[in-house]
Amino acid sequence: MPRTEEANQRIREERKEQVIWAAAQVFARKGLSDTRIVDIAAAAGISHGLAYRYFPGGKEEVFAEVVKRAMDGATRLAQAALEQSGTPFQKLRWITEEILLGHRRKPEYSLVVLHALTNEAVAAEVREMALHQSNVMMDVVCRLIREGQSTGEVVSADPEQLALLYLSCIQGLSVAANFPGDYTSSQPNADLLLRMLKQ
Amino acid sequence: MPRTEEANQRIREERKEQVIWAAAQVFARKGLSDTRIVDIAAAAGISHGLAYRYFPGGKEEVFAEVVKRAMDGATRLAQAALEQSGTPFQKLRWITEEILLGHRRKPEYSLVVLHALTNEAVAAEVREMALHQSNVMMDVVCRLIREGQSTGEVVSADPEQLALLYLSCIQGLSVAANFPGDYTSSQPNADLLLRMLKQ
Amino acid sequence: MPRTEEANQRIREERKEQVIWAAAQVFARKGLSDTRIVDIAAAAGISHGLAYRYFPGGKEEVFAEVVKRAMDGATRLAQAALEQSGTPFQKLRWITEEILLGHRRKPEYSLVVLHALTNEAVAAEVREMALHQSNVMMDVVCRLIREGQSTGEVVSADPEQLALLYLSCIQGLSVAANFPGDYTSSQPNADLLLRMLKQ
Amino acid sequence: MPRTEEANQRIREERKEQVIWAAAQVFARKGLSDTRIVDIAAAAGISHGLAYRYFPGGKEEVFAEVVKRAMDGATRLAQAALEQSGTPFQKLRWITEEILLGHRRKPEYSLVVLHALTNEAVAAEVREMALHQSNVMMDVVCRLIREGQSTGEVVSADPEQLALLYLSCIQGLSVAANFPGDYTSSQPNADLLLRMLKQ
DNA sequence: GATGAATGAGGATTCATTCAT
DNA sequence: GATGAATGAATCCTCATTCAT
Repeated sequence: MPRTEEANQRIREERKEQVIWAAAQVFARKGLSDTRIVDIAAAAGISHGLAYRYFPGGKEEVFAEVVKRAMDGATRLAQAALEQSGTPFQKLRWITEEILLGHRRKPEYSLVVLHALTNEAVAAEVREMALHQSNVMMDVVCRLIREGQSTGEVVSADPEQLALLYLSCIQGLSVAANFPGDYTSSQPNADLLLRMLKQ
Repeated sequence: MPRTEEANQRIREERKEQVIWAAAQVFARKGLSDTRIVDIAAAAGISHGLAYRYFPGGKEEVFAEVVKRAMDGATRLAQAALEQSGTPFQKLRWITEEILLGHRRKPEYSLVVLHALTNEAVAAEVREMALHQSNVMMDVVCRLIREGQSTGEVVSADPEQLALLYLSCIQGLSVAANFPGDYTSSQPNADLLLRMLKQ
Repeated sequence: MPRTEEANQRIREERKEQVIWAAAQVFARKGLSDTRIVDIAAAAGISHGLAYRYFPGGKEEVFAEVVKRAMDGATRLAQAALEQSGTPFQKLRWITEEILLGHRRKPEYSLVVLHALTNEAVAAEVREMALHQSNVMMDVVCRLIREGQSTGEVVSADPEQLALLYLSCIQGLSVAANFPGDYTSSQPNADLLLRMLKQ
Repeated sequence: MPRTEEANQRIREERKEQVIWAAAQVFARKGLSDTRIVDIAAAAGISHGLAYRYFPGGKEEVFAEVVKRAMDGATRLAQAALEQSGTPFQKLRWITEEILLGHRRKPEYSLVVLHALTNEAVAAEVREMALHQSNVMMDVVCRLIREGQSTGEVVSADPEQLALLYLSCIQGLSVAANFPGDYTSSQPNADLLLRMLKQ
């Protein structure tokens, strides 16, 4: 007797998530082109043939899914930041801590997004997605900076430049978090990061 | 009369530099694995067969040379910063401006180094080189921060964390400089960057 | 009460016939190698897993069955032609009309046999079968031609060459029937075909 | 010192022809799908990697070239037939003999065209080409039949049906010529073939 | 019996590398 | 030195076949 439709459906969903998560790890370490489909499959504990059943588009499709996950997370985070109670600066603190926490929990995502942004081999639409994520974060940070400036909490300077500075820092730290060198054992905390914005 | 041995040698060296420089551009856009040896040869205006005469190790060797160039530049810069006259903070300002200038002049280098740091496919020795470069910069910035703290110019905080923050920011900005998005048209200037260190 | 063994057997046989017939259609369009087992299963409305229960030998076995069906038909036809009443030429007319009718009813069979004859990838034993079918038809036609020559109905010429000519024509027409081009809308009738044999 | 441009050009042209001709043989025996690119390469005496240099489109491109060759030959033949001196029937005799001669000299071509016509896996444009070739032959034969009917040399019947009959016969004979069975050792001559058209 | 998830062998394709010219 | 023809290793991808449910 064959499995029920629901059982199959569930198996498929679980496998897909399993593959995406495994792939994120591999992509973070090797990038898109140096990741072979068998690497992903092995990391997910399945055969490469099966990987194609779930992702007919091959590793490109898996990569796109990983970037999508990262984007969804960023969008959710941006939304949640705006809905926090408190002053603009308190919201900035909140989002900063969430991001640093996220880096510690899933350090892979930021590297994959960085890959998506900087590698020409990535499909244009995927790069667009990653770019969109960046812009969403920029929008929110920029807006909170502006609001913070009107309450006097944030230093007076071009908000866009401040936001770029802040997010560049975040991104740079995520790289450092993934590849600990001699100095990167202790990550700066949110307060130190926020000094660059504070009045 | 045949060319002297030295003349031949010089011509050869010039040609190699030309190939390295052309390769840096390609590596920055495509990364190591997506760059084919014919891409480099085409960018340098030579046949791929000839590329092997100059670089028997193939594109890995060229890549290593590019990273080496970047490392040499960083080392020179670090050395020069220490030899500047003025207060520690003035030295930090000088090195900051030099770095930002360098990003504008050769934006490729920082991307290639980032590649070397974040991609497992890069030969260990090359990654070591890139890591060493990072550490050299860290050493200098850390030292200047410590000196600045004793003169009261630099904020009191863990010097290593401050240095990591500062250099992460620099790295993040270099990525943004290479891939201009909606907000990245105007790069922050040195003063804005240095606020995060200032007392 | 469980079904009787015979009933089960009968159901099974019917199912097999259904699969064979569905497969014939697919084979005719795609040939052996381009037909995937799932294509056959889908055309027959079953899962590909089940196809293996009916035909453990996979698509090769199904293909062989299709050729066998065609061969049986040809053999029956050849036998029936000899048993017709009338002159040799009347028998030739009868078999011609039966063949043309067969092409109209099951145009797939002739294409599958053609495939079996002309493709090296077909198992030798299957090709033998197809070859045997051709020879059976040749035997009968040749014999009827010889008889017709002795009654003066058929033109005097090498009977084997005449038969080859005649059957080649039949085969060519069956191809044309399957792939109608600009000119193939109206198929020649038996009389036109038989002119090549007539005195 | 590198080869001259012309030398390279010549090598390339020779190799391409060599590959096309070798491929025709293999395609005739195995069809498109069962022919692996290494089969073609091996038949041509080169590596499969080199085959891709000459035909980046892989075996499909080679197949298309073979069909093109066949089509060009047919078109040339059709043209030449019309330019022959003599009565319409004499022209028909001339083209018949040329075709039979062609079958003997390059029996592969007609099988490849048959493959192109009957296999769905063949690219639509290639099938169009093969279809076009068929139509060109049909046009010429049809025209000569009509002219022959007005001179009284050709039997009165639907010219298109007669042409279809005649060309089907030709095609069927070409198959028989490639796969000699018990009866196919001696091919019918042109006169026997032309009886089906004669008054 | 019936299904479709799972595996892996086989064939397609690319590209680093060598080498004749 | 300089070129690009030639090779084959490595990877991608499909699909025949098996088997747990």
